[in-house]
Amino acid sequence: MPNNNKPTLVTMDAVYTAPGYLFRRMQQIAVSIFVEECRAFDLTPVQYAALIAIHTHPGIDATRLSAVIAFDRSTLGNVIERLQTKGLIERKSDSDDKRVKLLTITRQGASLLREIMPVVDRAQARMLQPLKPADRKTLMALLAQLVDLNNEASRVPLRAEDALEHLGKSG
Amino acid sequence: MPNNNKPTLVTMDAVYTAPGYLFRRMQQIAVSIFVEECRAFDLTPVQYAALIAIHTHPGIDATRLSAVIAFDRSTLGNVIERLQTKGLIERKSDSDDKRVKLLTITRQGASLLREIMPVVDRAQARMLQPLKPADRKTLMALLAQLVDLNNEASRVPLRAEDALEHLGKSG
DNA sequence: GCCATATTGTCAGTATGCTGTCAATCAGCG
DNA sequence: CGCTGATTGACAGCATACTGACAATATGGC
Repeated sequence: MPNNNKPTLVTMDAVYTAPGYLFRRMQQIAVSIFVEECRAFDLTPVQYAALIAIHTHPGIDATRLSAVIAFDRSTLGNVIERLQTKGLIERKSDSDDKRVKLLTITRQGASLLREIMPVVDRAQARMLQPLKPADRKTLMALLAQLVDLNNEASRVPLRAEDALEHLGKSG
Repeated sequence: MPNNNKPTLVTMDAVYTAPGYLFRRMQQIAVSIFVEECRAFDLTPVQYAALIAIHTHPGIDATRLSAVIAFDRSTLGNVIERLQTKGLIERKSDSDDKRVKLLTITRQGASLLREIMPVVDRAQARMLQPLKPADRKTLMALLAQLVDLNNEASRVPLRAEDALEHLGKSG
């Protein structure tokens, strides 16, 4: 918490100890580790999450995909386009609704997913590795809790359930 | 930690429970809260950190600034330009070294800083508010520890000491 | 003083992220 | 059926971020 009882004395603690700054730093570090570990696959963290979600929810549309992984819809358009260009997913508008474009993973995408998942797991483990095992669990538990409780504070709150329900694929 | 003992069963847990995903979500939420609280000041989290650092290290150059707040040098160029356009900082190349451009905060910048700091503190507090006070401390302590231990993993490691030393302003 | 090397700021290119807008389309209501 | 309002995908514009490159400049060894 920044020390604010002396407004005229501004130190870098106002930055270094701020939660927001630590969240940003950690995000930068996490992305850096992810990209380094997965360099051979040329897949970013966002693309990975989208690919997993499309694999898990075949025939999902972009709007619902954005709710399932809590990414902005505007951003997601470009991500989808890149995944499509790489041949990892397909976009078909065979629905009754002529607006939506349904997303499915290709064989190539599923194959890449199988290969990259253990590598991603290694990257995820590396992010927490400097901490003692008990501290890793504590940190992840508190962070998961905080993210969940703050869910509505972001522009695109996570709506994990929506996808399956609206597609009528049993609850 | 993702459950990887069944490669053929891919669930969204591979995303939702991944540290990297939680770090990203938390960052999005933190920025969202910051921007919302500080809307009246038209200042982003990055611009705020840069402004604090320039205020704390008058006459710092862009490269050392990037080390002090651990932001990418390329990115920082645009940030500096925006702060300058807003009249919050000044850039002068009065050094012996014709390459460097020294940064100083303007009266207007210092004034804005005084006004925004308590608002930023409120935003920072709001990010952690859903947690119990004890849990907030635990989370911040572990995160600060993890960021510090992972410092070298990012492209621009934090070098908090560099600035003062290289400017010859006592150790 | 000269030259190999390093540093500084800048830029182009790519990839998230957000805000706001838009046309096309759909759904519901009268 | 026709109008209103909501939804969908797309886009423009701005702001981080990173990679890699570049010219100008500085520094060290000789």
